[in-house]
Amino acid sequence: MPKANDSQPVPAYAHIVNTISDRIASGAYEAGGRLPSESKFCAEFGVSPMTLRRSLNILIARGLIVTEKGKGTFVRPVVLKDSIFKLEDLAGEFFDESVEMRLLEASTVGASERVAAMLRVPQGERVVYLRRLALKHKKPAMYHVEYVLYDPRQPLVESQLQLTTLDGFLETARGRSFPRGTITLRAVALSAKDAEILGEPGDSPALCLEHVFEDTERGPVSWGWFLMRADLFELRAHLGPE
Amino acid sequence: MPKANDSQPVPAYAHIVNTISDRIASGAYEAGGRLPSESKFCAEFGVSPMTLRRSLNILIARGLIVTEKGKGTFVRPVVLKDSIFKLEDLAGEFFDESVEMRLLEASTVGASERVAAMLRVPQGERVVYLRRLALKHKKPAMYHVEYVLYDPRQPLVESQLQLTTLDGFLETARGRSFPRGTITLRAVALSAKDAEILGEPGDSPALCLEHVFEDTERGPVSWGWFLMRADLFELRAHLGPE
DNA sequence: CAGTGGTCTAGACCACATG
DNA sequence: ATGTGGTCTAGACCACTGC
Repeated sequence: MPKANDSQPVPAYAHIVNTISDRIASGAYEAGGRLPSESKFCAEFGVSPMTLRRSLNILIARGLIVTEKGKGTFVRPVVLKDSIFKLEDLAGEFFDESVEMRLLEASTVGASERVAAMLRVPQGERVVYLRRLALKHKKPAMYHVEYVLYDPRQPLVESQLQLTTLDGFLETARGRSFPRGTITLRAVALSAKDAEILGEPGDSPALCLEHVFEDTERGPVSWGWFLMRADLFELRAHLGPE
Repeated sequence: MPKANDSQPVPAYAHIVNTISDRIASGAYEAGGRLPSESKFCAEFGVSPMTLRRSLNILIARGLIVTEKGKGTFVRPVVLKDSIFKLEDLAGEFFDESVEMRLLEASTVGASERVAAMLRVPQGERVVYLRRLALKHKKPAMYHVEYVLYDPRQPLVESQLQLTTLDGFLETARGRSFPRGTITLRAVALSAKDAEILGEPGDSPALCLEHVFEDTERGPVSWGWFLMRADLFELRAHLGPE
């Protein structure tokens, strides 16, 4: 009855999120301070409790506010450990037209002790072995090594090779998708061999992104890592509103 | 009318999230496959559309499902670039009783060209200079350097020194909280000087966590970085349900 | 057209905190 | 007892898709 909903491209809950977020950013609501109660907000924005609550839940998820039952809602002070690094951001900055993907090797090898342990297969078992190099402006930037479970019934290698096209290099990392994975990020010094491939001096620092993908019941299906030149890759996080 | 709500510690929307999440994890809903419609779900779980929607929104935020207007809801295949690294996890693993914090230096210095640029003050301006060392099991593990805007009116140094107590080292990183910050994570090779402080050979790899905190109107207020031994620090992300 | 996702209401009820 | 956060309903309306 109140009024026809104006088919806004921006839904009410999103508008409220933006408004409150801006107020926190501008200092209108001070850090640690108390916000108006939910009923006050409902009155101000002219929405029902459900809609207002939805907005608050989003702000809570973003870490901008905290709520305490019976007491009120407060601006949550920003804290260093809140930092969140998204691999997507890194990939987004890196991948553009200047990037070329090169397949260095695609073969099957007998699993070494280490590989056998990671993929949970008997030592010496045949596994797919892949090595790729990403060049940016014609210069080596990222080196990728991967071991994949070998299944003679399926054209695994085939789906792997498609990834040379850069589409979905970091995007799917598998032709088929898997339900689980564990990713580890660390700093390393490049071995002489790896340094040569990347055109860097030996012992140069690099970011290492190790990945293990698992099937629902079979366990580990793929193990590999990306070596990224330290001067080209960094992860960035932003704290606070906006 | 339907029935008394059984004061469950687990709200209905959370239970639905868990249930659907488990089904995806177990493969009951296949990757990329279509889920039952919202009305079917409402019938199955005996909740209203709003509640069911809330659950779906959470699953969307977690990246487990995607929705397409007019078509349906689908299991979202897991993708490498979805990886999210939380500094909180790293801090949680590292900080325990075996960690000791040591203040190496707290003084004021004239801002170098670099420092002046980062804090946007005239070169030579007095700024607070802090150096700290975190030891784990009596061995150096993390080295922290920080420059802070010097405000004679406020006991900035005082609030800094409190951080030696480890409580809120990564936790608040500031005595007072600031609304904004930018954090950058990269791999570096330790300089001879830094390597000595950390008890490592020169050129050893390390994770560098650089941070800039900003006030609402003043701009940058603090600039610094953590150097973390590569053998002690790594960030881990998990893909998929659970 | 019917089915699907997506937003929203105007209440209701509960648990907790404060005086 | 009052005010706070927190969950939920039973509908409604809209936009989009596909037949």
